[in-house]
Amino acid sequence: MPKVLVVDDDAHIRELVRLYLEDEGIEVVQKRNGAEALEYAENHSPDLVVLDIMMPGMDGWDLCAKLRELGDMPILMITAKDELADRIKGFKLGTDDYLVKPFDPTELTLRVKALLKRYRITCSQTVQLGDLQLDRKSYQVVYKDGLEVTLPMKEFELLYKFGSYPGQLFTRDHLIGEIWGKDYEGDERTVDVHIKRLRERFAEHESDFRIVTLRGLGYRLEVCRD
Amino acid sequence: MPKVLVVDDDAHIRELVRLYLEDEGIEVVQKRNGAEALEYAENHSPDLVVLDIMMPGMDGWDLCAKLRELGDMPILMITAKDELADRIKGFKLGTDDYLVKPFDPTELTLRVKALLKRYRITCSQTVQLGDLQLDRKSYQVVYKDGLEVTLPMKEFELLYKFGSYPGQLFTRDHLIGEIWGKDYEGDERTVDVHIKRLRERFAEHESDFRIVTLRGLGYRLEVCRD
DNA sequence: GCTTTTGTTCATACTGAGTTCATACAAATG
DNA sequence: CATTTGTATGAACTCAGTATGAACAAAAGC
Repeated sequence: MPKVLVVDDDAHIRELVRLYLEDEGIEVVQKRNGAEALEYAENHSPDLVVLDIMMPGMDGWDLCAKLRELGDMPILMITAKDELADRIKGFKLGTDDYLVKPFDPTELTLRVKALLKRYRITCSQTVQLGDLQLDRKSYQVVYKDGLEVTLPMKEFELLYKFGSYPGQLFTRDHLIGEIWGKDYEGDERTVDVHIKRLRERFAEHESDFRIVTLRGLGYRLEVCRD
Repeated sequence: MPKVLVVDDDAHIRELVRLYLEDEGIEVVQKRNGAEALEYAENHSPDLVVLDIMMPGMDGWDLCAKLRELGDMPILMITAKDELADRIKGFKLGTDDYLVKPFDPTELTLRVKALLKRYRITCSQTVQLGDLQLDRKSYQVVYKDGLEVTLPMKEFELLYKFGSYPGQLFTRDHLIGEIWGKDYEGDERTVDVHIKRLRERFAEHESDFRIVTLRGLGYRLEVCRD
């Protein structure tokens, strides 16, 4: 399920966008300003960002530039007026598409879907984890020396999750929700088994990270620095 | 060098586009109408098509639909007026982007470049796959020793797809959408059979690649390193 | 027409990822 | 230190997902 971050100071617009996108099975997260958006993007890596140029505080341009530093998620800009100069500036900053206010929500939906589709194909989602590289396109773990190992789905998803947010605590509940799906009706303890398998998988390789148990809370990935 | 097909009955516009795109190192081919454009596209597979909706004879909509049958090259439409209904219709037909007349050539250039980048255009219609070479025009596989084998369409398209993105995971759903067409209403499992046939076709030849199953996910082409 | 090639569906067997479970272990609590 | 609570682990089990052969359909050659 794709996750789209919508950044606008106008709650009405955010809601409008949410309504339409959720109809298409897209998860929508709303933020009011650049600072909040940036913080969210850092921790949750949305699949796409819809942002308004005119915002108090950090404006759309700054946010766009900062988001580009985080990764290459597609960005769709909403401009108040159809200024060509703005559009050119945006393209140079790495924006992928434009909409001019007032926009038709249907068109927004279509453009978002088109971008998401393209992004899936062209952008490799990869996470660096010490000497390892996790490639979501191939579900492979690539070692520093070039050795490639394909992990089972759940194991990969878990490691990818941990690797995306090193140091962050994940409750079993949260992991189940994100990886298994919110309507999973099995035993929460199955997470333990997969963690165990991940541990023994990388135990032999003297890896520079480990998954730590926080008793009563969950798990956390710890990167060992030398 | 990317190759862009520009379709418009107005020679001035074609020339304008040509001037700007060639400045960016893009090869431009001009056609005056839908019929000519279609014939060209069939034989030369441009990397991107810029087309005007308003044309005598076959209009932009028809051309767009027919181009889509040929392949999934990106299409940028030029509309005379900014009609939302048109844009929505276009998106449904598979258009990737829009420009409204009169447009700024600079913006056209930016959008064309963005689209090409998004599609990660590779201009050759052949794919090297270890010792094999896949020629999309003839649906032939050429072996290192010069032996040429013509594959059945589906098998070739599959192998070509895999060969174009080695290591990348493809879900059955995605393969069906790209090769069979988005409105295919058959059993998804038919992919399995074609994969199986591809496997047994190249099993005897000791090939340096293989199609790997990712349980619950799809398939992936793995190139064996020596 | 007929044969051959290509594509799809189906039934069956098979595999292994994912789950569950029982037990052993470790950490907190009083 | 005894008890409780939470976690680790090995192994068994289950079943969704896959491989495969063959039958069937449809198109392309002859």
